[in-house]
Amino acid sequence: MTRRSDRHQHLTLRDVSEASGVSEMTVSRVLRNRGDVSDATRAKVIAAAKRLGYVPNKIAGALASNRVNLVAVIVPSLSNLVFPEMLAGVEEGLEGTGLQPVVGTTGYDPEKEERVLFEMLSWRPSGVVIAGLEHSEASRAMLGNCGVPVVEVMDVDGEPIDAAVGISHWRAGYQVGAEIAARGYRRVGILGTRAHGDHRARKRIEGLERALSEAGIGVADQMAYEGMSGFAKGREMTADMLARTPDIDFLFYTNDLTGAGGLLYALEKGLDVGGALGLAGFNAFTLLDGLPRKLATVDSRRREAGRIAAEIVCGRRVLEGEDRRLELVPTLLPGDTMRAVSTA
Amino acid sequence: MTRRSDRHQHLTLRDVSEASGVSEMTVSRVLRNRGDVSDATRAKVIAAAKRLGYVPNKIAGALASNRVNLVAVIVPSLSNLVFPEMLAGVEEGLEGTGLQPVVGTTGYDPEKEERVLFEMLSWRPSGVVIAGLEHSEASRAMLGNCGVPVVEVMDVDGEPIDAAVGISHWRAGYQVGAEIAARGYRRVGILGTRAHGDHRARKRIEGLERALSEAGIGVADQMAYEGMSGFAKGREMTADMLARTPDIDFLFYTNDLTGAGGLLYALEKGLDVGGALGLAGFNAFTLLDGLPRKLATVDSRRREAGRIAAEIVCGRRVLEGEDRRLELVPTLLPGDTMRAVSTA
DNA sequence: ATGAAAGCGCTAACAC
DNA sequence: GTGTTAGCGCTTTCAT
Repeated sequence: MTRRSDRHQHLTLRDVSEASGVSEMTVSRVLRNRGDVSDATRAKVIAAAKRLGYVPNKIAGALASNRVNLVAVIVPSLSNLVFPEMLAGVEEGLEGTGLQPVVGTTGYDPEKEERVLFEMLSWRPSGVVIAGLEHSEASRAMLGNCGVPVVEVMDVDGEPIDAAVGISHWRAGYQVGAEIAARGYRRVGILGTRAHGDHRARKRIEGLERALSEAGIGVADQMAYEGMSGFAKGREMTADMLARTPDIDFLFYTNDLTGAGGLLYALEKGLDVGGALGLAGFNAFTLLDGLPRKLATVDSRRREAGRIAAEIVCGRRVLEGEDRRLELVPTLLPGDTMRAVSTA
Repeated sequence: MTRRSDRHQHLTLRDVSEASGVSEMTVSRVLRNRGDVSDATRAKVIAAAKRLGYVPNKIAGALASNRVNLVAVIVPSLSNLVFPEMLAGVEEGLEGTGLQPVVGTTGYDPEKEERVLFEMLSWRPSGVVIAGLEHSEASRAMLGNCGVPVVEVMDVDGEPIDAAVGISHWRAGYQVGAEIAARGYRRVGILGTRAHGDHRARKRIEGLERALSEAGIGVADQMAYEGMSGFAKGREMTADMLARTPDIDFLFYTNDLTGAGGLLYALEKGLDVGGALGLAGFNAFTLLDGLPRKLATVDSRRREAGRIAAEIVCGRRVLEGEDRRLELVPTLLPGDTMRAVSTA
């Protein structure tokens, strides 16, 4: 019999048991509010635990009970505000359940996603909320076999593993495209990423292109960027695009932040924003309310997606039917950077 | 003898052991890259694990080994960009160590902080990174007794429990105040929270007030706000303050976002921004690069604080001396919303 | 290089 | 209402 502990000693149930003169089992019951315990015993135990500063060991508890109050939440990044906002929704949806979100980030990299997922699943969470529907085969296999609810959020364009909640970015893009056409714009430029891991931005662009092409309009120019989005990127790209394709009459940014940069630039240059030149961003970031003009944008309803995903994970909400997708409808907010619908 | 498992069955080492004809112990060694295992055995084990889709149970592993590769990171919120940025620094500092950050949010509420901390410590993380130096007595006790490195970040104005890394917000505020005075402004308004849990904002204001008072200047007006900061809040407060205290000549915002709103408002009203009216924000958010004017601000070096905290937690960096505080020096970026230093 | 035995700290199940 | 027993799935230790 080897006791292998010369490292830092944590208090155990046994310590509380000895200090209070109550069996370990009863101490355990008190600390978890389980079963019937007399008020006297309960008081003794609580006093002892508090006095000693006992912090239970959830590792042992989880192993013994096969229950873990953790929900894995996996997102590409926390630097893009949409993900913290979705996460806020998850916290909201988990409130009062005793479940706790644990966040992992993938950096838009499928292989890192795989590693993070493996790591998180090895803690046996009670559920998984993961951004997007595009995952490596290995990731899909892990998610399919993990035995707990899995909700893919912020996108419904694709086949969910288990359940999916969010807007259709393709249709959101389509809606913007249709609106652009309806308002009589004909030379549309697209500014944003279509490359690497941002499938939602890609789908928005594809939907937009489709709507334009159905209206007989092509994409006049397109420009991608790398790195963090911000006003400076938007300014820069806008300047470049207007220089190389001067007859552009509408600029669609895949992100409000670059859109705001473009808006500021266009206003400074004295361009007829909202008239001859239309602008639109995407996501409807509240923090941007208060720009000189209200940028046209689309509310991607990420917070709601997070909340509903959490509700599904904890069984508060059940998705019925064979198609386990819950499509949220994005709201197009025309702001004042698009001209009125043409009656031509 | 009761087997208590009719729920979802996870694979265990035993399954891999049986499938590969190798003892559990050796399987364990292979999967952890520990000890000497022949190449043949290793290959067999890896093949079997992969084929079965085995995901190890870290709960059991952690219990047996008394080792957990988790670092608790506790922040007030993820909606304020400074915290995700700090977190990015933590991830950077943990890279290659096998340690993983686990995030908890407190909503600026000391009691929730206590609960989150208790919850996280009960998973026996290998270290704790926590924002701020102000905690409830119970929280301080838990942190002091948890037996792992604890680093308080983003502030050094106070007594750390174990170690602290960040800027002094008081001194940063003082620096801004000194600069305001040096540039000849005399009627300073403060826009931002000094209330509830945001101690850093409070300290900035206190430092600012001190510098002003040393220069013989009082605070001409002050206004606090609730809820999320954004451009709209900045505009609104600015309008209100200029209306009620028209002779204000400098506006200090505790946050760049409200500052940016104020800047946009002031420019629209045709005010002499950077001349008769000075403006400054705080934090130096990169995403705002590209405003019509470069808002004066202070880089709070939160990413670096996160990185260094992580390095301390994992033992890559050691803080020497009796004062276990590492003070980062904030950079004042005057931008173009303050007039030149007066030579009066 | 591989295996056997013991036990990490807790809780489910069952006795009293 | 409270106590006893037997593990949870893994790793440490020690034997071979």
